[in-house]
Amino acid sequence: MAITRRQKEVLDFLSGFTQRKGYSPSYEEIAAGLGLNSLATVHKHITNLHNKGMLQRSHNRSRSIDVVSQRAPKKFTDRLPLMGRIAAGKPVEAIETAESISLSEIIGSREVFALEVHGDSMRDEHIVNGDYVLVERTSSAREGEIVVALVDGADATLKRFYKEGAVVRLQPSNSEMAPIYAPAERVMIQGKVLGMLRKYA
Amino acid sequence: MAITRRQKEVLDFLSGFTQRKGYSPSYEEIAAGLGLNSLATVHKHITNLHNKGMLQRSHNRSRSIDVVSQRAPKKFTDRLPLMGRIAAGKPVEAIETAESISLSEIIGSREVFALEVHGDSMRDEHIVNGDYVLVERTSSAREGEIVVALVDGADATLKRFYKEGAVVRLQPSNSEMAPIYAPAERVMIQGKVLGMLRKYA
DNA sequence: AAATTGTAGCGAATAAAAGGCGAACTGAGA
DNA sequence: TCTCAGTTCGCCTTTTATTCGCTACAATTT
Repeated sequence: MAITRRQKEVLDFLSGFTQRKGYSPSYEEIAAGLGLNSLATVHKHITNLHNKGMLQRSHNRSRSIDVVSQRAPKKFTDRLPLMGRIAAGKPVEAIETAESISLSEIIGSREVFALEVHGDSMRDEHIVNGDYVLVERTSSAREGEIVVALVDGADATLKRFYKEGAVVRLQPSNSEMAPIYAPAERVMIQGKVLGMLRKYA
Repeated sequence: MAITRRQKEVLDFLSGFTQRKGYSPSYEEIAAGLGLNSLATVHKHITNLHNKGMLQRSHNRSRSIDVVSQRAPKKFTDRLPLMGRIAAGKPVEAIETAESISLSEIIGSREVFALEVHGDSMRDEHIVNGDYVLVERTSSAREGEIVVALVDGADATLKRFYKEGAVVRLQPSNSEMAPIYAPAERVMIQGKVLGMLRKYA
């Protein structure tokens, strides 16, 4: 982002030319189109725009400029178009993009932070090593919610929360692990899980 | 963290100008727009607004102002502080929040859309019914990547992609399901999975 | 009431990008 | 190999941002 006036003119010329002619302009054509007398100036503009990620090009290749995102009033940094369900029986292009999804949908107006999950104690919950859980900072939880909890100020752990009279049961979602039972006053809830984010390499 | 009346006027001018022209104003243009006679005053406003987190800018860079959240009473829409790893042995408050995570980290500058996962064909991959996969629109994939693929223009499915000579193997991540083998020309790749998002009720 | 702090404003001096030039060099394709 | 579009270089001008010292006012704190 952060384009200057002149750079926008260059960009507009590039996309206009490519649109009309079907191929990108040579540096000489760009110079002519912008009223410049030196190809070095054109080159500098192209380099600057490339550094800002506004276009692609190949080294020493003729007419290899490819404007990348010029006319995209919608920035898909946060909100993603929801194209439908997988296995819907149609190519995804065919599906109208009426809906969308975003992090703010999960977060709302709550105070949320992320934690990287370490270990496999939530494997049965399909939360695995390296995933990020999105946690609302709160000190209370309801029956069955996944919480970040401390027992006696020791390790913070990710467990399902159940209240059984005066004691609290913290249930790992891994059948090989045993639940933790503790009196409510020794259990400190730090937050509850609203969502999960995974990043593939 | 409240904005003053004058600061709001500055902010409104900035986003209006950027919206109309496609690039951000210079300090001189801002001064003219607000009836100021000194660029120092403009600079002070910009600095104050930057300190309040209302805009981004680059040092000494022309027209690099980027209004960040103008109409968003919500706290964190995109970027979340990463508080550390779960089971780190400390209360999460104690951990410094040097890092952060966001959707844009996964997306980058690619064209990405979301698909709601239906069914359990990716269960072994810990992607389950109701999850959202974040898909980059692309027509090629590399060995082992999770792709959205169509065979003979039929149902779009989520599978791992393997190339075995002239044929393609589409491997479901569910041990109960059989892989699909098909000649490469009958397989159309619609995108590859960059990440996954889950929302708890 | 006095001192402090933060916002708002001015003009001038300084420094750094951005924009521009011509000339010489380089590499991909014919 | 020859050509020409693209690249690199040194140098210049213009535009733009930054910093400094100063005044004034309003809201808080002491």
